[in-house]
Amino acid sequence: MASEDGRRAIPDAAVARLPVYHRCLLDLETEGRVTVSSEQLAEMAGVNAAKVRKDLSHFGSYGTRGVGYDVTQLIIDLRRELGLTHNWRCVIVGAGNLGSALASFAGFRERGFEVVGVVDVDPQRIGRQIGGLVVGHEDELASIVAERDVAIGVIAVPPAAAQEATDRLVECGVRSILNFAPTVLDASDEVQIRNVDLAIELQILAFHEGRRSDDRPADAPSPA
Amino acid sequence: MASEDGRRAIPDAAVARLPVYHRCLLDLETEGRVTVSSEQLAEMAGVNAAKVRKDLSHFGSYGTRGVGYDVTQLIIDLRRELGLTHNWRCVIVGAGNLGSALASFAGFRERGFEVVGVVDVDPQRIGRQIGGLVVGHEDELASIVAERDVAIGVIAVPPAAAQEATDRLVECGVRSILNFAPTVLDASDEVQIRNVDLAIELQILAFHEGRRSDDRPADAPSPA
DNA sequence: AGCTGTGAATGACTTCACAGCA
DNA sequence: TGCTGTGAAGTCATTCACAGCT
Repeated sequence: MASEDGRRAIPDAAVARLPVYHRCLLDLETEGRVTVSSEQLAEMAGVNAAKVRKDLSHFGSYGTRGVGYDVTQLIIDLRRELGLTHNWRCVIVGAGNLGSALASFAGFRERGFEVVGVVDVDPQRIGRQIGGLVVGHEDELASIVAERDVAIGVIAVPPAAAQEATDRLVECGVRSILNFAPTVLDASDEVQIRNVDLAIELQILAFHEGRRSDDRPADAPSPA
Repeated sequence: MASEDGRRAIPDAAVARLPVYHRCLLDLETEGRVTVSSEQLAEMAGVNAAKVRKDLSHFGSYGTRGVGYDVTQLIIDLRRELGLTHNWRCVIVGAGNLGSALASFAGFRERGFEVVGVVDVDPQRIGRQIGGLVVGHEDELASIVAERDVAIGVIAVPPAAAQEATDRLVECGVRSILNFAPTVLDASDEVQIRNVDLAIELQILAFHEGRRSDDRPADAPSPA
């Protein structure tokens, strides 16, 4: 996108892969591996070797020719590049099934993201304890964001409430939002929004699944 | 050039957007709208108008020049194209926080995906009721897939168990898998796998967030 | 006039292929 | 020798711009 000048620009497609490499490298480190070639890393990450090398070259990684990359050093570089040198604090808006699952999801904390607040509007949910946190009222959002230094907001409310949740987060100064509501959100260009629509992922699978059985007989599941 | 095989080929990038259009059209239909222009639909979907037109043209949609697309007809075409003319049955492997949330996630059923089974290996979880289903033992997978005509498997187990879960699903004949475990899965090319790594989504946000403050105070060390 | 459908132009990303270093 | 780093070539996707229908 319109990355301002200043630092080298890394293509979006490459950025999306860096976390995968990071994850693979952590596994390698656990196994005690000291170096890794682009080919080995590619195999683990499910991409090809040239892509790995180019992706890493975007931020001036230095492998050793004839040997490969130093696992520990590459982890350090990736951590710095991905901004994982400190924990990022997140707040979750919406304490339904999904919000609750996200709040207690161990995978976040392990990878440097700490959920420091969960809010909802439903009195039934406010006060309940989820993943070590007490669900707060949505009106507390501003104070939670300010006091706990929140950088990322996660939207896990029904679609009809998602835009309002976004507006509130933005008002509170949050500029990075992960949206799980199946709706397109409006916000200033300053605000980064990533959408994860779980049903869309299934629809994409269904699309391909449906295509391969053009020739298949009466095998398709019958209507519910 | 387009591969001149049996059916029309739709670019992957376009396929990923069709469900978004579908979702927007459902909203339009609810509002009682009869027609929609590519520009209006683009605005709702958060893309540009030329893209909408090209995407729809891939499967021979027919809008009316001077007027736009017939909302109801376009929904029908998209449903057919996306294979949403019947419900898809899904089984979830892993009944932890995430698996449980997915099993009771209303958004799936609304969009044509029915969760017909949830299994786990943990005796503590087996027998529990989640979203109207009783959690089964993982050994029941084969019978659930066969008897309930499951087409899609959802993996919501810890990374260390994900490959085994995949192998089991594939053995049972499942050829479309949605993987929430943060690990790259191995399977034959026949099997389609889509990965959703929630922590990666946050990492991508963090990357951009970290970039916009080059002049960050105490956090970013400046390496040579 | 208004808006779609689409070739052609542009841009982004991927892969190739090889020079050059350890 | 083995493997990285990278220009150049190739592939895929997006956007432009306009002919052509209603």
